[in-house]
Amino acid sequence: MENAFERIYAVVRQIPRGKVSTYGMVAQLAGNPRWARVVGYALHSNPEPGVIPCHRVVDRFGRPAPGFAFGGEGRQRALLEAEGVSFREDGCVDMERCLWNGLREGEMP
DNA sequence: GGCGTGACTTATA
DNA sequence: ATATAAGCCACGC
Repeated sequence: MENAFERIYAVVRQIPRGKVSTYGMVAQLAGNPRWARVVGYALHSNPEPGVIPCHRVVDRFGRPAPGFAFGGEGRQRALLEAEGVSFREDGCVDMERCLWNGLREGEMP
């Protein structure tokens, strides 16, 4: 946790399976709500594929970046669906059910 | 070492 | 309602 990237990776890495988070949310959890851009760049860099679930991070609309997905637009939906994430008909994630609050399961106050 | 860009977000015109 | 502007950090040249 020395730079924004480290914090961002730490947050994204802690996203529980079957849930998703947004850039702004990760940024806020990382410490600064304006790191959304850095979060995007951090995932774009994806220094540790397989360890950092980039597909669990979506934009504010619950949708991946248009045309910039890690492997394809439909790829994300498949991965998230495989984890148990609910999707809407428009292809957006069901934020109401699968949006990660930043609290790990079993760590609720 | 400086400048520009980028997977975002929020606010204003 | 859409479009534009500003703000943050890291990387590439």
